[in-house]
Amino acid sequence: MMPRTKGQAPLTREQIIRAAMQLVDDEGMEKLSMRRLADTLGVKPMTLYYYFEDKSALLYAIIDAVLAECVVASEDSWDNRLRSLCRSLRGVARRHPAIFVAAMSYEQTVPADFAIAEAFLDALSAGAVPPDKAVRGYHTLITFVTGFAVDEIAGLLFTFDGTQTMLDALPTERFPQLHRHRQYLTAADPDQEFEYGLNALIDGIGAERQEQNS
Amino acid sequence: MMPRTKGQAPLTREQIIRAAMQLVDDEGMEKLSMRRLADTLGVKPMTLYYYFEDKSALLYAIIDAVLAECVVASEDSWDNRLRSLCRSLRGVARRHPAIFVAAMSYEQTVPADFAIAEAFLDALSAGAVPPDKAVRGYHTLITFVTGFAVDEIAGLLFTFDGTQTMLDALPTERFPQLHRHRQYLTAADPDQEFEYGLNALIDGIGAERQEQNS
DNA sequence: ACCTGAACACCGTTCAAGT
DNA sequence: ACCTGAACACCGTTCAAGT
Repeated sequence: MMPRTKGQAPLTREQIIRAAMQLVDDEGMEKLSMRRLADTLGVKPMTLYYYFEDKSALLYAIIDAVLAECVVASEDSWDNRLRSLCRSLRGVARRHPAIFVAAMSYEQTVPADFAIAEAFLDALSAGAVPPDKAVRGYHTLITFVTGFAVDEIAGLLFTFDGTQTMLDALPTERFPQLHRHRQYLTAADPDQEFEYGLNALIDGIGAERQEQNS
Repeated sequence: MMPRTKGQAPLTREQIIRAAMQLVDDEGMEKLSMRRLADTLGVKPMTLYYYFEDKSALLYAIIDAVLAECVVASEDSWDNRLRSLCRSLRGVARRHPAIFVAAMSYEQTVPADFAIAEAFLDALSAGAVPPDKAVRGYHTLITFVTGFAVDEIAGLLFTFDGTQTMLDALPTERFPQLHRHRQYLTAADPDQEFEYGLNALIDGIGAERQEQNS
């Protein structure tokens, strides 16, 4: 927007990434263009190419930055660490839904993906879960969290505003079950369901871990 | 590609949707443009606007068509119907990964989303699962399937080709757990894990349903 | 080291028009 | 009813250049 004044400190990759995150959070992924982004930074489009190879390199950096917001606690019991890790990841998805789904569709694995997997395995190891079961536990939990987050974003849990009117508008003959279940669908509290599911899965993992300390 | 010859039958929405699905499956979502799509149909770009309001209306139709590939069996036991429904949905995601993730990031709910939810609730009702537990069962299963499918596509399960070399390339000091678990990570069979998780969840639902027939 | 202008090959879409 | 050309406001990116 504002043109940069003369003796200003040079741009940094971090500034660009932050501005891009802001832009996508506010206006959606399809509004992210090199030209618009440059404009919000008070710079000409080509300047961005000094910091990033191309648009996909910028996207890579944005995705990594967002996933890196997932906080990895390490000062708690193994099961509480898993809980906070999962809640933190869901929080990331809620704060940056557009970037989160982009991360899920992104072909490459970003460094933060490894950091998250490492944190899961670390907590599971701290709980003396043997390696094969730890891998399965990681799969179970990451599937649950990303599925829940994605379904929330996509509206598949029918917990968004306006679900009631949307369900009421459906033809009863074609969707008798949705009609019959509509009060339970709209009554569902996503936070509560998340905690419920999370605890059930962690209990399951706890039940099958070896009880002896490693 | 080929220009349309004179007395040809007019285009249909279905033809356009099929061509668009093909294009996205082959070349990815970012290669879908009205101009390229028109070209593959031997028609000028503006012709498409006779059939679809704009690009997002076309995308809506593509997403609905893909999700509608999810087959809804109705001639089996309630639990087998749930199994086949979940497998079918995962199959859709594997056949059309780019469109599937687009569906998960699409703001609107498409008709096929309702059809799938209806099918889940119908099978659960057939199993005499009471309405509140049926809604929770639907949430649990849809979360599992979409999470699993998305994680497979995003590579978060580390079951894709080249995982071994990718893990070996990671610095051991920063990722000791990934290093320690690498053989179990790469040995995991996604089909088997999907079936395992699916059965566990359906067993759980079966255990809490009321045994009496409604 | 950091930033830019001009140019090229794209893109979605409006509007008025052709058959 | 079905399809189009011309035009407009965009877009990513290359390349050569400015300080």
